[in-house]
Amino acid sequence: MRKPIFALVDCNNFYASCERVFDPKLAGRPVVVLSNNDGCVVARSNEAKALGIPMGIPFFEVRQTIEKHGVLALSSNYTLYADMSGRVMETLSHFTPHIEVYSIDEAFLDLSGIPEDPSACGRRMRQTVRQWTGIPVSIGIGPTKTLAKAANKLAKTSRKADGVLDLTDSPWLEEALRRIEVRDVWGVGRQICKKLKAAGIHTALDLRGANLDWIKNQFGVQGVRTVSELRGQRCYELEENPPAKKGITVSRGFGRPITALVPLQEATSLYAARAGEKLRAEGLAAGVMSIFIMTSRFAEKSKRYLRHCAVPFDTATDDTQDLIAAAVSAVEQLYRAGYEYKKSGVMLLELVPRDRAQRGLFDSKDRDRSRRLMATLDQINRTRSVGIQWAAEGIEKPWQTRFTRKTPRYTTSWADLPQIR
DNA sequence: TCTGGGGTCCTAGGACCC
DNA sequence: TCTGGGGTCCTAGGACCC
Repeated sequence: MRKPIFALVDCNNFYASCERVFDPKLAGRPVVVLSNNDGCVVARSNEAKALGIPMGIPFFEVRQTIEKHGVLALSSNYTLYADMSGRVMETLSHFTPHIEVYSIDEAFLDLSGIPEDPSACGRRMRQTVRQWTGIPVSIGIGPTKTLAKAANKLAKTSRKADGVLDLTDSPWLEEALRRIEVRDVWGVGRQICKKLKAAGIHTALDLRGANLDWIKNQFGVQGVRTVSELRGQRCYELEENPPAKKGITVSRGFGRPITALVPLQEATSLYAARAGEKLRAEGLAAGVMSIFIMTSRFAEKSKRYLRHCAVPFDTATDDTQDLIAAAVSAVEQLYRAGYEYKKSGVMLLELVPRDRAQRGLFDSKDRDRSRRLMATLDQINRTRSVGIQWAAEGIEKPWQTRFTRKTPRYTTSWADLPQIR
């Protein structure tokens, strides 16, 4: 098999660029796009970046800067971004069928089957995407995905690269890696970065030269893969046919805290319907639905509250009515004490292919898993209902298994929890 | 007191990505 | 006052089976 040549095509400031396509007056002006409820900055034009507005910052923290410099702050429009993403991906597929859509604004391509020089091909892609969709992209090329990512990083910032950089067999590879901070390497996050820096590893080049045994010892196989990929040894392939999803979540924060049941039910109904759409689009059916309601993550401890409830389906379903009915009744069970709820959501779990579910083949393994999940939850509810003192982690555990990121570390003691009849 | 070994599955926690 | 949303993978250790 031919060695792949990976290209990473990444849309520049994607959401901000989408907005500009439809409102050319925004060109040259600093623009930021805000998250749900205009809570945080989730995209910035180059002009906004130059003003020092960080990614992900709460809007109220940069309001002054925004007003002072006349930054345009726009609410997000995900329907628009999804549509634009589709157009960009479609354009790229004219160059090669070997494409992995990696996120809403990124795709990996394998250029090895294209006779043209990869760099020249990259320039043509860049120009074509710009022409056909109005979206500016940067392209990094390399023998591994990690190196393509690294090349992309420099393609964005280097004037000389002008949006396209090929590091395959490049005499500049070392110099390029020297210029990339270790925290910008694909696979290096906050925690790993901290440890690397403590060990004197500051750049991608340092990381490439790190002792592999030490890396394995400190960071496990993922670390070894990252370093190997920096050395040009391929650990990740192009995934043209991504595996089926393992869970689907739809959740939103409310603009302001709510205390009534009806709006909670209205919101979760909508999420259930939306989750159903996603489910059908993936050709899946759900064996279990989990619903949660919670207070603000930032509330003081005594005012925090989080509960969730899992509902098993006899037969895995993708039917909107089933999903909504389950969500509405579950929320009612969860809604007990007069807390100020800030967020709710619906998760679909134990996903199986729709055709199998329709034939009633929700097999023993699926059933076993669902039963176990339910048993865990039952136990918690039993414990609560008889008023036995239970550890704070009791309620957290089933939650944490499903929400590993940004897990609310609620330390509510049992005494703080509302009574259950 | 001595008290196998290997395989699989699952959970909980910790990291990462966009 | 205001603080996004949605994913994946890896590992250690325990339960359980033969």
